[in-house]
This record gives sequence, C-alpha cells and structure tokens, in this order.
Amino acid sequence: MDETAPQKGTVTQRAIERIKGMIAEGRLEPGQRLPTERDLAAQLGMSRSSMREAIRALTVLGVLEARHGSGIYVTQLEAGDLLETFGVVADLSRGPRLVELLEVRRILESTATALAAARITPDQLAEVEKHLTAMNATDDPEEILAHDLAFHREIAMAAGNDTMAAILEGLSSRTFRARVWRGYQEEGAFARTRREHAAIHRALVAHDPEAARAAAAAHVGEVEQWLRSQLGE
Amino acid sequence: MDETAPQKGTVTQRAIERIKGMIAEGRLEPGQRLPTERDLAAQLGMSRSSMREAIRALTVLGVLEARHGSGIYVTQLEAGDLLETFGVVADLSRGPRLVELLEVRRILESTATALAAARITPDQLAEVEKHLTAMNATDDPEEILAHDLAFHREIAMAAGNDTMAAILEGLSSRTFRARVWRGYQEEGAFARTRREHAAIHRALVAHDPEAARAAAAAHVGEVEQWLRSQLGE
DNA sequence: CCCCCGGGGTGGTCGGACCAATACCGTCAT
DNA sequence: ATGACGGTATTGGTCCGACCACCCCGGGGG
Repeated sequence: MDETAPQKGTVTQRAIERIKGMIAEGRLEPGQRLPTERDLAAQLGMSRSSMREAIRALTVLGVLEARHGSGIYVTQLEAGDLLETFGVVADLSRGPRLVELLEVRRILESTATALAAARITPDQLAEVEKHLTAMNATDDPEEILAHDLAFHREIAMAAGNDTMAAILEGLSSRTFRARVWRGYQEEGAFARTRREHAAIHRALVAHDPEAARAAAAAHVGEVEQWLRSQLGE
Repeated sequence: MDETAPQKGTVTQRAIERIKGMIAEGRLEPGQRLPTERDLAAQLGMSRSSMREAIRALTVLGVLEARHGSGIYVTQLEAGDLLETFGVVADLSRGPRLVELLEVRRILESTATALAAARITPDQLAEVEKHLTAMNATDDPEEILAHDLAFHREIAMAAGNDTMAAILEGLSSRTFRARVWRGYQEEGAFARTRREHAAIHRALVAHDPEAARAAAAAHVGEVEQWLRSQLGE
C-alpha cells in the first residue's frame, strides 16, 4: 500500500539523504532557510531526535548551518564550507598515510604555485611578501608556523582555484603541520626552509611557472623525504 | 572551582572534539570498541541524546562505525573510510566549482596515471584491460559508466597511493560523473573517449610515465573544456 | 560434542519537557 | 513620524525516560 518507503538503512540516514537530495535537485538553494526541526521531522514522518542527528551530521559536513534561535540554513556550499572536514583526515592520519598525504600535497602545491606564478597580481604578491618577511623576522615557532601557513595560503589563493586552495588548506591544518614539524625543525631545517621559501618567492616575482613548480615540489618533497626516512626506523 | 570546562561551543561539539582528540592521541586505536553511548555520555557529563549526535556526526565522517546491538567502533581510519565524504562535495557542487573540481582531478589523475605506468604489475594491467574491453563491448550507458569508473579506479590503485586513489574516487562519484556526462556524451564523444582510453592503455603497457601523464591529462581536460564552454552560455 | 534458543546488553527511535538565544512587534518617548 | 526599548513568541540546544530491534553469548537439550 505504502509507496514511498524503501526502508533502507536507519531513519536518520534516510533523512540525511533526503536533505542532500533536496539540495542537489536545487529545491534548496544556498543560503536558504529550512523549515524548523519540528516541521522537518513531521514532514518526513520521524521524531525530532532523529531529525536532529541528521541535521547535526550535515552541519559537521559543512552543508547546513544551525543558528540558535533563528533557524537552519543551507551554507553557501563553497569550497571552504564543504572541504573543512578535510582537515579531519589530516589530523587522524598516521604512519604511511602521512607520507601519502604529503605526496598529494606536493602534487597540488607545486601545480598551484606554478599557476600562481603566472597569474599573481601585485597586491597578492605584496601579501605573500608580508608573511615571508614576518616569518623570517621572528624566532617564535608558533608565529613562524602561522606565517608559513599564511604564506602558502596566499599562494594557493592566487592560483585562482578555490577548491584546490581549500584542499591544500586542509592538508596543511594547524595540528597536522605542528605534528610533522615538531621533529623536523629540530634538525636545523629552519635555514633550509627559508631558502626554499625564498626560491618560491623569486619564481613568483619572475612570473616563472616552471621554476615555481620546481621550487614548491622541492619544498614539500624535503619534508616528505624526511618523514619517509623517519618511518623506516 | 571547575577546571575542565572551557565551555566553548555546544555540548555536542565538545563531545566531537573530545572523541577526535582521544583518537589523535592514540588512546583509541583503529578497530577498537568504545564504551556504550550511555557510559560515554556519563563520562563526559552530558545526556545520551547529545552524545548520540556527536557519534552520528563522527560516523558520517567515517571516523566511527556503529554496529546495532554490538557497539561503537573506531574505523580502520584508512583513506577510503575518511575520504568517503569527499563524494558529497562533488555531488553538491555546481557551476564554476565543477570546473575547479575537474581541474583538481586532471592534476591528480594525470600524476596517478604516470605513476601507474611506472609501477603497474601484469595482474593489475590485466584488470585494467578487462574493464577497457568490457566498456567497448556494450552500448548500455549505465554499464559503460560503471566500467569507465572501474578503469580509472584500477589505474589509481596501481599508482600505489591509497589516499590519492580515495580522493579520485570521490571526484568521480557516480552521481557526479553521471551528471556531467549526461550532456557531454550526447555530442558523440563516445568515440573520442574510446580513443583516449586506448591511448592511456598504450602508455601503461609501454610503461611510459610521460605518455601516460599526457594522455590522462588530455582525457580529463577534454571534459573540463567542454564543461567550461557550457558555463559560458 | 554440537546445535538451538533465550536473555541481557547495545544501538536506534520516539515523545515530551525545559532552557537559551534570537527575531519580531507593539509601545513609548522623542 | 520615528527611533529606542522591552516583552513575547519562535526556534535551536539539552535533557530525560521509555521502548524497540538487533547482536552476542552462554546454557540447556539433543
């Protein structure tokens, strides 16, 4: 008699798929407000508890955004919103998978840097230089790390591909970098890092994509090789 | 008096961070079973409802796995587990972001194919050929798409980087490909696709990384350019 | 010794209640 | 007429208790 119930999986899982489907079909636009939790639960014939779990899951995925006292909204569905969870991957990966992640980062970062060399504007270049000099002007590891991240972020932005920039952002999450670098920079890698950053900067100034690609690949590759050797022990 | 409560964010959000932290610190190993929902809620001083939302969120992220009647377990935390959510990004992206996703895929896929050309084993090559011939032997779009996906998946596997393979898997999610290809292959792109696949295969057989990279980049680039032109209208 | 089945434990769902933050709207002073 | 103020309805956040569905394990019967 009933026609709508394939009954696959849990009720909450179904709710997640339904909401995702509504967004994919365009029935829910980015930024749009959803019905209240109570109404949504009633519409899909489930309890508010189950619906809340579905909403929470989609919130963590960066698809929805819940504003206390106001309502539930679809995010702008931009690269940054959806790829924020990528940082979780980096944070929870260990051992050989860290090397794999760095390999992916090397591939993307080198290409992004090459693209940036071709497209970067004077304003963007100034921003990059700001973080480069700030990074070289201090000895506080915390501050260095912050400017290091910003340095690469600005470059990724200049490449003109927000999705790629968001992925790289996740691959360079704060805890991830801090974890890897803790041991790395104990081996006096500071000077080498500065040289590599300077090389990347030179290539950007010269608008030389191939030089930029090589410099970025070497930069990430250094860390990658060091980590690889650490695993061998 | 109280020392542990920074009170940041919602209770559920705190629970998510706590559990993530326990895994990151190694206090929870992959595959290990967690305390029951009721116990966890009691330990962190919150209601079972809030704890359930946290668990559900981590389940969707591929960090935890709930087995009805048995318990909650940490997943193996392998690339496939954690990057499954990447498919959501592909499914919900539209317009210019689709082009960006294809650009990322082109970069990764070309590199993966180049690596595969250098490393692929006879067994893996046979598997690739199986899907290649099967893809050319039918006219059913559904079947073609399935073998197309498997063709690229086998190649990504042969590249030896599970993380990269998992990302590419997400970027080629079924609904994503189906959506893009719907219009694309109406323009008689079947023959061209077959030629491109054949070129990739030849490069793999010859163990020629550079040829493989070029062939894969051209293959994805074709679709990318078509999609770019579609957006212009 | 093996098979079956029953009970206890566990996740899944439900309904209701209350709290906290927000938004809306009518009131009042300017 | 207009803007600041405050109260109230709305809405997400949390908690509680109950029951169901499923899995696992162990005891009893073959």
